[in-house]
Amino acid sequence: MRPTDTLFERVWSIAAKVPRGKVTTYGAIARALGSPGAARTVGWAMRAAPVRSGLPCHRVINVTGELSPEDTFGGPGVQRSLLESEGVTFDVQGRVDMKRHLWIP
DNA sequence: ATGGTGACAAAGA
DNA sequence: ATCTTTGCCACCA
Repeated sequence: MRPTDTLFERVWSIAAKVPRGKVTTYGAIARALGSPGAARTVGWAMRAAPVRSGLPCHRVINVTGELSPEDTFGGPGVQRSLLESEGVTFDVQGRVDMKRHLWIP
């Protein structure tokens, strides 16, 4: 495959494949890329992900089911609303139900 | 080339 | 069960 210049591009490529109503974790993506220890880098890629690319970065969360900082998407509870809109369920603690919506590339 | 940084992950108390 | 600390990797200046 076309060796992407940076791991970022690869991350975005996978993030774009996450089906609607599902979520994935940074570690899962990092593993799919062949760098299981690059979970942090994946998160960084999401942060640097251009919104105009239409990347569903709100579907990418950490393995604990916790969402990214509220102000990351422009407002508190925005990411959660987006996921709920897609049919993602949350538990009482406000975490995503991984058992139900965890999707791995 | 080196240093600093970060939307993580796992282990220990 | 929760909170804190450590380790890892890749990008930017």
